[in-house]
Amino acid sequence: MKILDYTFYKRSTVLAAKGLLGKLLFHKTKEGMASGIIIETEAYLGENDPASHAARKKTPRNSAMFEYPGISYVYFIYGNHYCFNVVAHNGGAGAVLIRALEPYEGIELMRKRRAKNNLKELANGPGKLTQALKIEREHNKLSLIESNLRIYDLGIKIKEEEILKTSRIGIKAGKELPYRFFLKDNPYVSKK
DNA sequence: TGCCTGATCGGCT
DNA sequence: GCCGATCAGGCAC
Repeated sequence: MKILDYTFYKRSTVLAAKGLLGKLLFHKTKEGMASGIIIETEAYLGENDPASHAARKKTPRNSAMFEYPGISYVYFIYGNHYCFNVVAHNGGAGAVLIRALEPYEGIELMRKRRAKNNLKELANGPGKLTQALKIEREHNKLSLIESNLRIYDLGIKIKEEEILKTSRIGIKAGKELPYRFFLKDNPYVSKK
């Protein structure tokens, strides 16, 4: 089991979004560790993607998307929730939104944080998985290679035909772009 | 300085 | 299926 290195993130955002399926998102805190297998992602590109925070100018909020690949981009949304993204691009800007996890380790801790018992309800949505893994504002712009927030390669091989693609969820502009990717028949996807 | 809106969730009908 | 919670960033004035 090895940590993904910079070369994984320094390539097209769409390829990284597909490549992250089957990888393990891991977070260690004082409470303990928790992790889950990434089973649903969305790609958000730079200036030519109207749905992306990076479609406009660099600001304090979206600045992570313009920085070097392999760091986190965490933002607060709807007054209630955090969303976790992985910065991945080949120059310019871009990030991959992690939309759902299959719980792997630290399941009791996730149950406690989520106040839910059902395994399927622990991390089957972008706001849910940040709550389950305790990813918050302070975890913005962390190195996913050198911090306690990491992504591992478990050696799971995903075949092209196991990846389904649709338009992205919850956006207004850019609905025609097929940048949402998830694993076929996986019971932990956020929406059908 | 003020207003508007969002890459969501969960509870209620 | 619909709607309210809740707040900070971004932009208009």
